[in-house]
Amino acid sequence: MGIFERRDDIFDDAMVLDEEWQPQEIRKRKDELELYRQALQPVVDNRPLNNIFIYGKTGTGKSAGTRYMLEHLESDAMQYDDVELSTVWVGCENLSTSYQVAVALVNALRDSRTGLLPEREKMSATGYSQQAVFDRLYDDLDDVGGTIVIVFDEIDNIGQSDDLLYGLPRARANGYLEEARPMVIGISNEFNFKDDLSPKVKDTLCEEEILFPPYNADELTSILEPRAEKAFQDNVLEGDVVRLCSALAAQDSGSARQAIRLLSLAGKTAVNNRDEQVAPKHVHHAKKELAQSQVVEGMEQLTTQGHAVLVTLAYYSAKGETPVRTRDLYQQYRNIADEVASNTIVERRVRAHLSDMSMLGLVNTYGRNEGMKDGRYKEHELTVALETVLDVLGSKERFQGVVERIRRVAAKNNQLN
DNA sequence: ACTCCACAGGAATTGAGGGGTG
DNA sequence: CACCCCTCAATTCCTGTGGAGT
Repeated sequence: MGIFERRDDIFDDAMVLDEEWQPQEIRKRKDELELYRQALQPVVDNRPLNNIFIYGKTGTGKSAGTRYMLEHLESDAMQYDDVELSTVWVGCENLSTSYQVAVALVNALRDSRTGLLPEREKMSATGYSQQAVFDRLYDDLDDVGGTIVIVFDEIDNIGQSDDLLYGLPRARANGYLEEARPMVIGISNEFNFKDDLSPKVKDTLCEEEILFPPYNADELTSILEPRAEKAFQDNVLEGDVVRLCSALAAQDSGSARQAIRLLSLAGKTAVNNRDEQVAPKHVHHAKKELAQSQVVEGMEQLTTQGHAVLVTLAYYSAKGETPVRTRDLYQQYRNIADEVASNTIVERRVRAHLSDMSMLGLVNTYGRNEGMKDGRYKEHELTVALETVLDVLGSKERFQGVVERIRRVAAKNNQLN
């Protein structure tokens, strides 16, 4: 018997479950897309452009819908000689300021004109003054000329740093642009992002607003079904697997992305188990695994000091003294950080880390108040299994020692399972 | 109704670390 | 090389606050 053996594949075309895959048709978003079409109409009519603001939670079809509309817009606009149209897409997922977005936009414009790549020739993300970046951006836009539809995906990452959103729509009126007519489409996951913007930006960016609501279970099912059909061989999906994925995703987030991931991962799980059919148990397994991997990812992204705070909390958890008061946690943190990090941070900063981790869903925080006796304070505990935290942190060299000791403490107190 | 505990968390500032131009 | 730019964790300083005790 070899190590490898041929397996019958239950997948047919697994690509359709891939993150990258673009459906031909956007399902269940008829009304939203009609509004979108109306908002884009002025491009074809060569009339004054309105900026568009799209919002809705992740996986509600905002990006897919936008891609779809732009594709059609581009091909349909070709019919008219007097419509000169280009589109640029800027994903802002790792960009936290207007400055960075402007640089990314400059690079995206270059990419779209000269073809992809040369990392060397890209504008670097720091070093210039903001004005220098904007000047270059306006120059490049003018070089392209015509109507330029600029999409900022996940624009809410920039927070209140909205200089670009202020400047871009006004650039023409202010004489920075001669040839180009820019139009901005902002896509946001945050409903309240709008409120963070300064009022003058708000009413220019949000001339047209379209809301993409979460999908319900039925809608998810009808999105999933055609994909499931293509992705898997016939009769591989047991019973209501698709419905189950839809229901779980609808319950949680109403996100099509989540539903698709569930189905995809359930399929892979079945393959790994050498099962011939994808069953509900595979879906449930997939759900756990997805949740877990999100948590792990969140933990990985923390800084060293964040890890130090987390490991301190893990220590209390191992002792079974788990909702810990910030004050006590901080005392212990100082001992631990002294050992694993080159310095210790101030209490205020530890509170900030705890609050970040609470946002990430790694930590639960309860507010308590005992009046004149003990005042107002907070208590914290892990939301994640202690096991998981120790596994992730234990893989970092500098934490190995502490994690080992915490494991022993936990064993003594029976806190691991 | 008022007091007063013991923090929570906002705002402004700093400094190291990425990088730029000439 | 001298001098300037943006970013982000960390620090400093501070005002805000919910309810037990009076």
